[in-house]
Amino acid sequence: METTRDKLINATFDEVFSHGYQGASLADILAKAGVHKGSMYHFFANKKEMALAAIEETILKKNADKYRYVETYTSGFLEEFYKQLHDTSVRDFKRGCPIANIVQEMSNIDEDFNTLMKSIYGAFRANIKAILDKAIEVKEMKPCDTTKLALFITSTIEGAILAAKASGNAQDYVDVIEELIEHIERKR
Amino acid sequence: METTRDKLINATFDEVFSHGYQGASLADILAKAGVHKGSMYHFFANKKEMALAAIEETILKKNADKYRYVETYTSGFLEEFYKQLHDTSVRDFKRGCPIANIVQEMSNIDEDFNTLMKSIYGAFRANIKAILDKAIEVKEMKPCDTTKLALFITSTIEGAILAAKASGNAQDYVDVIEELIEHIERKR
DNA sequence: TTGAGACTTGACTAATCGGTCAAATTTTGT
DNA sequence: ACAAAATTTGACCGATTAGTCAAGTCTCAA
Repeated sequence: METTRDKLINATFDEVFSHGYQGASLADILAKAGVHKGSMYHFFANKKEMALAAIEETILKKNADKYRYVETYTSGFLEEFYKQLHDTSVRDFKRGCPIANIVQEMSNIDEDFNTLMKSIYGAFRANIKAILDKAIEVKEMKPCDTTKLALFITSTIEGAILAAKASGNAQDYVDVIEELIEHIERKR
Repeated sequence: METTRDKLINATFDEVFSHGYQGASLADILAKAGVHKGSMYHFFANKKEMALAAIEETILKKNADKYRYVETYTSGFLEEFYKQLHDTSVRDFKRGCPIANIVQEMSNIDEDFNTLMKSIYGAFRANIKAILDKAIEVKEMKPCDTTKLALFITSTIEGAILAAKASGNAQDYVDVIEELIEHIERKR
């Protein structure tokens, strides 16, 4: 059952993803959630706290399963990772990447957003690094500076999503990913 | 002499760069510019037209000289490009990249912003492609798909700036650029 | 010198913003 | 059954938003 709080979290994330935090209207969120204002203030102290909760909880939930295979697999780490990268069905090139969007909009404006996004982006990098470390461990890849390579990969992915958003052409994302994989493959 | 219009353009760009378009307050822009509201509406139809003008004019002006060497040089194109990439003094890692910021915030919200940013981001890619084509022409590089490589480079640069903004660590940008140059070097 | 157009001033408007709160209702534990 | 707690309702608030406009000043050409 979707609780009132759930409705608010979902509507807030969607509204913030679409219009940014500053562009997100509380009235629109409430209308979308079908929740009254006073009810919302029962669950959250203010708009900002609700948005921070929506971002953190939604992204954590999304990533919970996404990288599970790193712990369960015993081989084929890179193949699975490449498959993930190529899967455009999980991407929304119109709105872009939720993480990147909020970093861009809020990191230099608000300390609480900055702290949260630093943690989320850091987790993204850590997840990629874990894949690379596993690949090296099972000799699918030569040892290298995985921290740096993970940084490079995350940067390029975010840039690829941005390029597709800017051009309105999903193929741009695919092209960048191809070149990125080529780059990783040279390290095997 | 800085005209009233200049003051408005500069203040608007700075305010939009700092707080985004939606977060930019007209009152703050006017205060920063030292211009009264009615005066502003003499030069611009509304906030949006002023912001679009500020973005286009400021970025065009910035890029006017930046890639001039591509037409004047006869060799050393890649070296000059690498030098540019390494120059962190032109970067503002707190606020990020103005182009990326506005693409992220506005491309999926407003058609006019979308059109403008598509053009600006496209010009960025074209500039990088021109460098690569020149490098190939004078045999500093093996022939390759420069459209695709330019897309990859611009994506990675934007991603690098974002990474530095997210972490608050300029070194992240440097690390990504190093790896990017390594990638380009393999194509020589 | 004078009139016309460019530019400036700042008070004003309507709409929307996030936020408050007391009262009503529903849910829960005993 | 009853009381206490959790939740919901929706009217209301002051502040801020972008935008309007009539009156005033300045510049410059005839």
